[in-house]
Amino acid sequence: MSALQPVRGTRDILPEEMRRQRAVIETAREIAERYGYLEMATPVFEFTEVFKRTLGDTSDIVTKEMYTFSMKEGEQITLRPENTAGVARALMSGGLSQQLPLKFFYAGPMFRHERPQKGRQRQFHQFGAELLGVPKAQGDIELIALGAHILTGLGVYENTSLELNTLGDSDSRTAYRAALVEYFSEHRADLSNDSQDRLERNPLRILDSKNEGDRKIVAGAPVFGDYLNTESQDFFATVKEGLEALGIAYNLNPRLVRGLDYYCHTAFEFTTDLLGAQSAVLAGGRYDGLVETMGGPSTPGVGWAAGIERLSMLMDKEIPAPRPIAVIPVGQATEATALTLAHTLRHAGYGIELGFSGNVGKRMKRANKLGARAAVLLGEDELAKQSATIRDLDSGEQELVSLDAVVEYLVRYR
RNA sequence: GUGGCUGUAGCUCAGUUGGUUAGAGCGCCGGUUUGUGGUACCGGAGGUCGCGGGUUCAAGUCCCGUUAGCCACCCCA
Repeated sequence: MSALQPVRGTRDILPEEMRRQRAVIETAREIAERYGYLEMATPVFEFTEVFKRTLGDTSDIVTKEMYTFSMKEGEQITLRPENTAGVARALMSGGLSQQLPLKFFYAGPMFRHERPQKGRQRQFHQFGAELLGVPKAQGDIELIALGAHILTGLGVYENTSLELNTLGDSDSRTAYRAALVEYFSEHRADLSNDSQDRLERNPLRILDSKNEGDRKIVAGAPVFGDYLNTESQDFFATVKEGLEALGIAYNLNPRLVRGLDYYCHTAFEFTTDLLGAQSAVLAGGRYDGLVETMGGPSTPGVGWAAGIERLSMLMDKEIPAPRPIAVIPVGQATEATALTLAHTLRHAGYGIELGFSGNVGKRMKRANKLGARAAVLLGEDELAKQSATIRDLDSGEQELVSLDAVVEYLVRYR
């Protein structure tokens, strides 16, 4: 371990990658606002209890992935591993439940102490959307449509597929879970160690096991469809019809389950096969029980979160840096004029690069390396005529322009 | 947390059966061109061979540990 290297699972986001991530966020932000969602932010850390109660004491995230700290006062706080719990907490803290329905979106860093691999870091960033106070399937449809729209806006929709499932309401889920536990308990000895563990903690997860032996047993397991009550079936049917009406294709995937306890009804995941094992890029579902679990008023909710790094990796295009205009003084005598000219141009809205040192050749080189669109050369000859030489760095053509006219002349390079 | 692969200049990599001053391309800096960039030519800087032990007359090359990355499991965005 060296103090000079970043902590495992973290990395610096340098300008090139930053531009991509910013493009992801800004595209998502713009589209979310079209759907009436408003941006908000919750703190990066919360009382540990917030996550423990909502994610469930047995989830992997709570049992082994949280960054938890003890404060001097004896309080336990945790860096957020996801943002839905924080939004739900904010709903109660701020008395916002008087204003339902509410549509929020957020973007920011999340922290999970997992083993890093491609598309998975310990500090990563999510963009998410939450719809609170809407119990109807129309909410689920809108949210999935929003997710699909953002993926389209990023140009990655074609590289993803939408996996869809229902977890039913709590009655259906309880009945199904009981049936699963009974079935798997009979085959307990033949299950993998992981799945024996799942049997205790989250039996639905066994359905999603990649272990071959497990899969054979899963093949004979009870099917959720048989345990869905009429209400749950109708709800799911409405979601599917809505997606079809919007032309959003989906694959029914009965093995798609959620690791987080508060999900019910719709569960969905936009996945890709371009990121190795970390295939989910935007995933979520309905969580009608969440707010109540936290001790708030019964409040239905639907939401999803997307991995910003994963989306950035999927977008293969380079985002070019903005092209500045270089202001270059030629000789000591013109530096003062260059400084004020740069100042004026910046206030007029131009991106100006004013070198700090070097002769004309060096400054031109630097301007070129930065991708400058044009260079404004200020020498004593020009100064005598109250003018500047403006060189187009793409064509190589240059022209003498009066200092009063520079702001207007440069409009062509906007 | 488990298993496998990898770690040589800023980047991508080459380094024969362990053997004298560790190489290339790109990038960087300088020069040809001290009022004009991109191309070309010339020159230069830059390496505790991830880190720590060990074996050996001798280790970038072999062994052990450790750390980081990657891949899979797990989990998930």
